[in-house]
Amino acid sequence: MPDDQRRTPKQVRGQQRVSQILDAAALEFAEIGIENATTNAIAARANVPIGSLYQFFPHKEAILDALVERYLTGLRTVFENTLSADSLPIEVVIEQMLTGLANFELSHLGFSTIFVKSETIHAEIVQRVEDMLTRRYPHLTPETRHISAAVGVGIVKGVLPLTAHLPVELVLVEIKTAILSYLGAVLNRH
Amino acid sequence: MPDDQRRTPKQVRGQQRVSQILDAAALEFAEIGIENATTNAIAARANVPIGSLYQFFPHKEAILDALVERYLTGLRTVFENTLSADSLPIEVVIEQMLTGLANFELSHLGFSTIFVKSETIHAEIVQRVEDMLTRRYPHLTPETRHISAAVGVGIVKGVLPLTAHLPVELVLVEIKTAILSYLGAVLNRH
Amino acid sequence: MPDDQRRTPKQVRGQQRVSQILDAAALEFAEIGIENATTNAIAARANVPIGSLYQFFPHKEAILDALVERYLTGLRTVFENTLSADSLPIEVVIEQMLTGLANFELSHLGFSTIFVKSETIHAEIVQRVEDMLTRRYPHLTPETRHISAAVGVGIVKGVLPLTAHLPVELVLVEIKTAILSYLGAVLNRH
Amino acid sequence: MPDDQRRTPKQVRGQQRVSQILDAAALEFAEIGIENATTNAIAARANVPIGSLYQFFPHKEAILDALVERYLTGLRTVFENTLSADSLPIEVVIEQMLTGLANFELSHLGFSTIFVKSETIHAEIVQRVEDMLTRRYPHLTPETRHISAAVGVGIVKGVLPLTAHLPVELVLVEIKTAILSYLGAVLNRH
DNA sequence: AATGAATGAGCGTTCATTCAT
DNA sequence: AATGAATGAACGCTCATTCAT
Repeated sequence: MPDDQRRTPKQVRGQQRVSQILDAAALEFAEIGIENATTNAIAARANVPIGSLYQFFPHKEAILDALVERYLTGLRTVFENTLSADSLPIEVVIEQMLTGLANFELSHLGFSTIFVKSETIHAEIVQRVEDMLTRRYPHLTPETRHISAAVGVGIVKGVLPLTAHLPVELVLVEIKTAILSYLGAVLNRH
Repeated sequence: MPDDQRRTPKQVRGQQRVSQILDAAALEFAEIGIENATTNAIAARANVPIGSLYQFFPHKEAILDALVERYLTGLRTVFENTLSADSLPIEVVIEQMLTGLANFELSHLGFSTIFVKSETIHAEIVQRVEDMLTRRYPHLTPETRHISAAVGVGIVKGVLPLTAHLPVELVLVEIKTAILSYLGAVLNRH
Repeated sequence: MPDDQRRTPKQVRGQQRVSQILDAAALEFAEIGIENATTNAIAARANVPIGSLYQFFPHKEAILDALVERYLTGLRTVFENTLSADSLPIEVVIEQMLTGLANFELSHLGFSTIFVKSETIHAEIVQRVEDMLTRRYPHLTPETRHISAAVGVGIVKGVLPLTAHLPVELVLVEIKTAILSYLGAVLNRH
Repeated sequence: MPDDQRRTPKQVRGQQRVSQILDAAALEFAEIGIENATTNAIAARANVPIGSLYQFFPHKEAILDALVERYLTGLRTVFENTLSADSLPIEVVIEQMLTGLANFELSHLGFSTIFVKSETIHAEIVQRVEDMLTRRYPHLTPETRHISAAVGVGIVKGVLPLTAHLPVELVLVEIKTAILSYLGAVLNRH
């Protein structure tokens, strides 16, 4: 359909460019660090003139923010597909969520670098996990649920980088073990 | 030997200056981040001319390396005083080591900022913990011991930053809970 | 002629757009300064696409030139209505011209900003005043008439900015006083 | 004296560089306008690396401020040598001050460009003239003295640029004529 | 003719590092 | 050995202008 080809509207072009820039930024951040990445290098990597980059992002930090936002959007789908399954055993839910995160990294190269540094992503995940705990363990105090969720997310953030030296599957098993045993200890304690 | 006496003060001066620079760098890194810290600001904070700083450190990264080295030296004492107590129950050892780390931060302000980012410190601690596990649980495979140690250190690194929002004592208790329950699960598994 | 009718609206559109751009530019220049004004901001303020702006004006400076030209056209009416009244006393003519200029600013917001900076406007006004002096004081040398006219215009340009801190009416009275007393001195001298 | 040559202290070097930069900036401002002048061009013109320029001036505006300050310092000498001579006739004082200003431009190329644009210089000169008027014409109201001083300075600022097309001496005579006749009219009025 | 997304040279500024003293 | 003024490559960002649609 020639119509389809011509249609390619400006908005789509714009979104494509934003996407290119974000992809390039994620890789650049992951490779040389967020602070060391330069807007010029990101633009070059994205094959986008620096002026165009600044048409979409007012400043460097906005690129990071947009990347976080993009990840958050994707992550929400992961959460909804996993954490909400209140009828499944907790081990299964945790496992599925971790698998979801692992797949997310595969389809969003560079994600884990930002995940480990973003307070926003951290807070969002903690909140989701807290909600899940609230539904499953209503007898726990809100404080306990909050800290348990925060510790769980902390474990993921701390252990995930081991994938740099160890097989992903192995690391995921250990994270699952760590989280479930920690949760068991918490439930035991209260 | 008058010669020796004359030279010694200079060496002492030099060591003092290195120490001042490292102290200043640690605080600067902790306050504004490693990437944002400038060598000029570190020198100024240390009350040392920038030229002198470059007599001791060939470039900025060398300051970070020296800081890591210094922390490593201090940490080894902590390890020796805690991890080597093979006759004490594992829970006590873990607790003492965590307490040792917490005290280390108090006497070495800025330590945790570098701890969380240094691969070298990470590797050293993993090794020490591995050794401890080897002595205590010789039936575990080397691989299991290695990954368990790495996960344990990962848990500390991931959960420790919660101290930004939660009381240190509380966070330490959770880290201890997480590590011990994880270790229990691992031992149970094998 | 249908053709003519069809074309006319376009020309009218074009003129309207030029006018909008010029209005917007005058305000922008006055508000943030000629150098700080951007063509994109002028176009946006004029509600005209930037591409259209560049159809009418080859570059930024051309906008300023056109603005000057427009002011010149308007000013000529002021001159004709005031400076040509050779039968009226000089004081009345000067007063009327200054009042004419003041009203011109009111109906052409931003005029004075350009007036003070434009060599072209300066030259035109000097010429008109010179002509007036030639008719009134033919015994003066052309050199004297030229410099007197130039000084008169200089006084207006130098004193007018005082309106930023003082009431317009007061400033106008002082300009009139200064010009008339200066002219008196010149006539006295020759 | 070799001693003298070696002495050349850092402070002197620094002052020399500041001076070079200021000289270069004044010429650059005069030639292409304050807004069009770039810090890199100023540094190049001053034969000073851009980094050095920024060691003395935190930002571009500071260069302008320093230039204004430097002019103000020089101008104060002019004022003290001229405006304070209360026993001399006003015409002589005005003439001497204008001559002083003219000489100042000759020894400070680029001065008039900044003079015409600096609110600070304007305010300082107005104040000095006001003080002079206060001593000479105590019966005038403060308001009258203020506006008369402001108009006088305005006349200088408006007429001085005529030197671009006319001989300096001629212009100075006209400024003097304009100011004195204006002052006469004011005194007559009150 | 009309549009506005696209472009990139060039700006102001920083800071790791050097080297004359 | 000690100093700190000097250096300039490189950064984040702007905006006059173009040109594909």
